[in-house]
This record gives sequence, structure tokens and C-alpha cells, in this order.
Amino acid sequence: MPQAKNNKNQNGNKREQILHAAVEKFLEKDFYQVKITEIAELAGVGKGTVYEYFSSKEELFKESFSYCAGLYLQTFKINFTSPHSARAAMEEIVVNHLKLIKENRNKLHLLFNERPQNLKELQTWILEQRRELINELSGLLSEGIKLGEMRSDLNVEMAARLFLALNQQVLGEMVLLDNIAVEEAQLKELLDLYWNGIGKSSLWQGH
Amino acid sequence: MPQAKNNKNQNGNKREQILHAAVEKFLEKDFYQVKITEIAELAGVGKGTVYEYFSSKEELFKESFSYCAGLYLQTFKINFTSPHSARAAMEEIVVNHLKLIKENRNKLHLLFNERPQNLKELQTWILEQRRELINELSGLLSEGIKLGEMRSDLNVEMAARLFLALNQQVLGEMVLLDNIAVEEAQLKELLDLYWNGIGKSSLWQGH
Amino acid sequence: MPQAKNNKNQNGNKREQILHAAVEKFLEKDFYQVKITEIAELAGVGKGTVYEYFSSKEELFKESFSYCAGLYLQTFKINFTSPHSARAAMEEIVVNHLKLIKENRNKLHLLFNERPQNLKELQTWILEQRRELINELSGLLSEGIKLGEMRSDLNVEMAARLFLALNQQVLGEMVLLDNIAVEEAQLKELLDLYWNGIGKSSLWQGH
Amino acid sequence: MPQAKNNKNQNGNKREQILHAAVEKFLEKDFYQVKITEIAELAGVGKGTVYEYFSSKEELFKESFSYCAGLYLQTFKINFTSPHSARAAMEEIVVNHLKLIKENRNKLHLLFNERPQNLKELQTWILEQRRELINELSGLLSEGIKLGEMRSDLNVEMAARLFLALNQQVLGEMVLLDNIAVEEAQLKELLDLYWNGIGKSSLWQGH
DNA sequence: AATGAATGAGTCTTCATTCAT
DNA sequence: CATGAATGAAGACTCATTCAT
Repeated sequence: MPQAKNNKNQNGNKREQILHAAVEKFLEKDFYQVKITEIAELAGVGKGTVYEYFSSKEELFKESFSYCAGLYLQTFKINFTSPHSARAAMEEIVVNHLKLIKENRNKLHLLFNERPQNLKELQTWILEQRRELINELSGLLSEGIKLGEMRSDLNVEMAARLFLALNQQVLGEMVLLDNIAVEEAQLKELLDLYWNGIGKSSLWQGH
Repeated sequence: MPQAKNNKNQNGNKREQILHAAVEKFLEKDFYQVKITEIAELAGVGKGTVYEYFSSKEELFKESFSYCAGLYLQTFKINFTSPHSARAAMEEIVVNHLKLIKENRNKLHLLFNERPQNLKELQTWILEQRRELINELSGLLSEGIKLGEMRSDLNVEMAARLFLALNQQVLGEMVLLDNIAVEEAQLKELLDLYWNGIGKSSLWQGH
Repeated sequence: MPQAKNNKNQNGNKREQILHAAVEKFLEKDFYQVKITEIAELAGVGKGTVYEYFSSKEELFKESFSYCAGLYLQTFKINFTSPHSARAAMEEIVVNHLKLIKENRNKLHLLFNERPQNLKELQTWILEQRRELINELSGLLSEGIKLGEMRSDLNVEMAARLFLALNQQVLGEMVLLDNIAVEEAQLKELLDLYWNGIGKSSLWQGH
Repeated sequence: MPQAKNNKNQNGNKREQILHAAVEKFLEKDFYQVKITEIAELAGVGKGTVYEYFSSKEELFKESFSYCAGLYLQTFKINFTSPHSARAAMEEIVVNHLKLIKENRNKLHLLFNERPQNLKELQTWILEQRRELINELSGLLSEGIKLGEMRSDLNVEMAARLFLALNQQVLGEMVLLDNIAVEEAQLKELLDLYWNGIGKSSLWQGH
């Protein structure tokens, strides 16, 4: 009774309960394998209640997806303010990214494996997000070139793509598929692998 | 009755017809979107006939998948006989790989997007294949180190993983998602990006 | 609390609000197409409130139906006091009836198209009302015979039925289905058609 | 085994079984009250089988409706060849019609009471059929005028409509609602009622 | 008294799989 | 062997009704 104040929260809560349950299920299984009933059960609500908050399974999936994607894309949006070096920024990204996939384990499956047909809308959105991501990383690299951290003849887009692949495929598979307990040390190694290709050779830096 | 002579051939043919039809369909759409009827129709056989050769849709998918994966893995199995350099071998791989994905366009979606739950079996098999692939690439790199083409302090496994990601994610997305008409020139750039990280710095080679 | 004074009125009003809303909706659409929510919205009350006043959707439909039927049957209940002629009375009925269906257009669909099963009760009630209607019309016709307006050998019940059909089917369909703008002139024609069958032939009247 | 010859019939039979079952059910109850399962059961087939032959419940309803309507409209399509009189033709129609509704009892409910929303298509079709029916009857009446059987100043369309109402509402309700065992004698009376309005007065015929 | 969030029974529909021919 | 008609389990979704506030 004294809880009248968070009545509105209540609403939000139920919706969130369902969304969370959906995320959990969609991360676990295919769009088609996940049954609305399961989600409702996990959320602790009735089947019909799901439809009070989401108009369809598809809709619910889209929201689940966006929610996850939002969290994920966050990782790459570091504040690159001038005192920072591009190198430091990229290190931060890799560390953040690793942390995220370690924490959420299977989450990334969702982002890059699930593409239910007919959700063209979502497909487009994903492409856009990826494009934006590459653009941001390209910007970061360009900045780095200006600062003299990297070769000026660099194809920044390609380098950005490789950096993304390093994070997503290399790190992703090591952690999620091969269950390798990647630590800072290996992260360094990996970044060095990448860096010594795009930065002015460290051998020359002292020069 | 007059066709008794090639009965066995017939069998083989029917099976292959069905398998090919299945591959085509599974490459086009989701596991759940592909209907057995479609496959039967495309194969020019009756729906029941599919079940003469494959015990279930799942089974048929597994075989389709394996078939495609086999073709795909081929790409990475270049003959690295000593006269060759590791660099040349890797170039060959990249070229082959690009050619394959360009030719088959959407086909690779299958390999990296489709993971129908309950196909744990298949998941395991994929993991094994990928493991083997990484091993082979690692071997190639080790050979390169011996030949003095690459830094001796290289973490070969990591380098192998990055090479794989370069092929699969970077090239794959450029061609299949972003519809970029990747040409030899860009391939060179990409490889250089990768190489100048793992090889002894070219600046030093002349030394 | 400050509204205590018109509580009873409120009640009556609410009930009527809901009933009116229900009538409007049921006249617009199928029993099954009308949703309780719609009615509540139109009535400007909460969904739950509907159930305060009507025990079920069916109940609400029954009341809506009766309400409409009441209005409708009114049309046929003209005051036939002796100075009047039967002919004049029937003319009045036809005019009233036409006016009613013109004013309410689609409304009468309700009365003659909707018969949700399980509403046996309602079915019975309708039968009774129709029976009564026919009886009244028969009485009117008998009166007319006495007054010498009509043939004495008339089967009054049948004539009453035909008169009803003239009003309901002929006029109804012309106005509601075929969108014919029926005017007094046509009404006369129609009545003549009917009359010259049941009345003593006008050719003889002067005789 | 010796029944190979009517294999094709078999197909037709199953479809017909289902259609007949559907007709029976739809005549008995509302579109929304009839469950596909019921129809399947009555037809003695599995639920899925219904969908082998009809793409949806709506589709099945449409076909059921058309089937019934076809039978019904037949009644009004008598061969009016010149030796015949219009009067005789109309008598034939009334007799046929009465016979039909007596035989099929509830069938007509379907035709004139059921109008599931969203089946606009069907609604249109019904209107067309009714229009055509009125036209045909109008033609018949015009012919009668030419033959001197009826008044030349007759509004044929209106007369046709009244004749239709006589059949549908008057006869229909007597038989179907009021369970009156209408016989030839009453049919005559009814027709006389109608006729003495539109025909040249019988009182004059002898003249 | 009034409300509307929560519910789940009840339906249509799909499609992998079977099996009689 | 080959077939495709028949099947029914399974699942998304609707909406009248309830009940805690």
C-alpha cells in the first residue's frame, strides 16, 4: 500500500521483466526456437501479458535485439579527446569489448548470427549501425594519423574493418567458442600484431 | 524395368539432386524458412522421396552444411611445398577465398549465420573444423618463421586467427554485406596491413 | 465523494452511456467484431465498468437488441381510431417506416441479420414480437374489412405478412442495400401495388 | 484395389465431403461459431486435411455460401418460353421455392442472415446476384405485360421486388420461423393477393 | 463504484512426417 | 522405389472476464 509512488514504475517493470526474459531466451536460442510461452514463464507473467506490452513476437525480438545492440555498440564509443592517443583509445576499446563479451558470454551470438528473414527492417538497421561503427573507427584512425601515431598512407577504412574483425571474430571466437580465458597479456599481443602493421614501425620511433 | 542397368546410378543421382536442391535452398533462406516441399520440388522429386534418402529435415540440413563447409575449407588447403614462401601461400589463400565468396555470394551466410539449436553435433563438428583450420594456418606460419619470412617471436596461433578473420569477416563483409567489388589491388593492401605486422619489418629486410 | 448527490443519476447515466455506445457499435458491426473495449471507450468508461452494469457481452447485446427492436416496433403501432381509414393507417405506417430506415440507414441490419446462436432466448423474443406485430396488422386489416375498405374474403394474416414484407424487405433493401432514394411517389406506387390486390378493385369503388 | 478407376473421384470426394460438412455447419451456426475442427470431424478427416482443399476458413465459407446460393438461385430460373403465361411461370417459381425451403429448412438462413464483415467480396457478389434476380423477374413481368396478362402501367421493378419478398420473407418466415405447413392452397391465396394487384383485375377479365 | 492490468482458454493455421498405393 | 494425400502436434495470438486497488 505505501508503494503507490512507484505505480508507474510497476508498468515499466513488467515491460522490462518481459524484455529481459526475451533477451535471455533469444540469446539462448533461435528466433524460431523461442516460444512466447517460455518468455512469459521466465518473466513470471501470463502469455497474454506479453502481448499487452509487445504487439508481436517479431516486435519483441526487434526490441530485444536493439537493446543488446545498444549495449554492444556502446563499447566502441569511447571518448577520444585530444590528450588521448589513438593507440590508447583502441586499447580501451579492446579491453572494454573483451570485458563485455566475457561478462555476457553468449550475447554476441544474437548480434551477428541471428537474421530472421522478413525482418528486412532489422537487417537494414544492422547494416547502418555497422557502417556507422566503421566510420567512427575510421575517424579515430585518421585522428591517429594526424597525431603521427600511424602511417599516413594507411587505408583507414580497411584498417578499421580489420580492427573490428579483431574484436569481433578473433576475440569473440576465442572467448565464446574456444573458451580461452583471454587476459590482458594476450590482448597486448593481439594489439601489437595489429599495431605493428598500421603504426610507424616501433623500431623507428626512437629515431 | 528397362532402366534396371543404371538403378544404382539413379539412386546416387536422386540423392544428389535432393542434396543440391537442399543446399541451394538453405543458402537462400533460414533453416526454418526452407520447406521440405520446396526442396522436393526443386529436386524434381516427390516429397516422400526426400525421406527415402534423408531421415529428417535436420539430417538433410546437416549434410547440406557439411557439403558446403567441405567446399569452403578446401580454399584454405593450399599446397605449401617448400619452394613456396609462406607469403605467397597466404596470398594464394586470400585470392582463392575472395574468388570463392565472389562466386557464391550469399552462400557463405550459411556457414556463419546458421546455427539451429539442437544441432549440437554440427556445432561440435564446426568447432573441430575451425580448430583444424587454425592449426594448419599456424603450421604455415611456423614454416614461414623457419624460412625467415616472419618474426620469430610471433604468436602463431593468434596470427592465424587474425588471418582467418581477415578472410572471413573483413573480406566476407566487404563482398557479401557491403557489396564492395574487391579487386586484387585492395587485396594487396589488406595483406600488407596484415603482413607488416607479422613479418619482419620490410624496412629491415634489406639490412 | 463530493458527487454523492447525483450518484443515482450517475448510475443511470453510466448504464445508458454504455448501452448507447453498445447499440452504436452493434449496429455498425457483427457481434463478434465488436469488442468490449470499443464500447467502453465510446462510452467513455473503463472496460471493467461495463461489467458493473451488464453481466456479459451477450447480455449487453441482448439489451441493445431489445432497445433497438423496441424503437423499431414503435413504427408499426399507429393509433388507428375509427375516424381513420385502414388505408390511411397503412400509409402512415409505410411513411413512418421509410423515414425510420432512412434515418438510421444501416441500423436495421442489426434487427434482421444478427442472430448469434446460443441467444435462443432472444430468438424466441423476436418471434413473439413478430407474432404480435402480425396480429396487430391483422387487426388493422379486419377493421378495414368492416369499414368496407377491403375485400371481405381477405386472408388477413397473409395480407398482414405481405404488408410486413413490403415494408421490411422491399423498402428495406431498396433503401439500405440498393441505396435508392425512395420518395413519397414511389411509396404510393408500392402501396397501390399492394392495395389493388387486397382492396376492392378501385375500378369498382365508384360503382 | 479394383477401385483404381475412381481415384480421381476420390479427390473430388474428399473435397466434397469437407464442403458438405462445412455447408451443414455453416447453415447451423454463425461463421464465428463454426470451428474448423467440427467441420473436419463431421467430414471424417483430419484438421489439416481441410487446409489441403481450402486455403482458409474464410475461403471455405465462401465456397459453402456460393454452393448454397447456386442451389437457391436455381429456383428462380424457370424456363419461360412463349407458350407459357407469365402467371404460370410465377406459379412455378413459388411452388419450386416453397419446395426448396421446405426441403432444406434452415438453408436460407445462410443466404440472408450471414454477412461476416470483411467478406466484402462476398457481399458484392450477393448484391449482384440479387440484382440479376430482380432483373430476370422484371423481364418476366415485362413479358407478361406484352402478353396482356398484366397492367401495362406496372412498375415492373417494384413488382419484381414485391414478388421476391413474397417468396423470401413471407413464405420463408411462414415455413422456417413459424413452422406453418404451407400447402398449395395457401400458395394460391398468396399469389392471388399478389396478382390481383398487378394483373388486370380478374373482375374485368371476363369482360 | 470504477478501473484497467493481467490472464489463459480457445482458434486458426503450418508443415514435417508417415504410409497406402 | 516413388509418391503425395492425410495427418495432428505445436504455436502465435485474441479478447472476454476477473480482481486488486
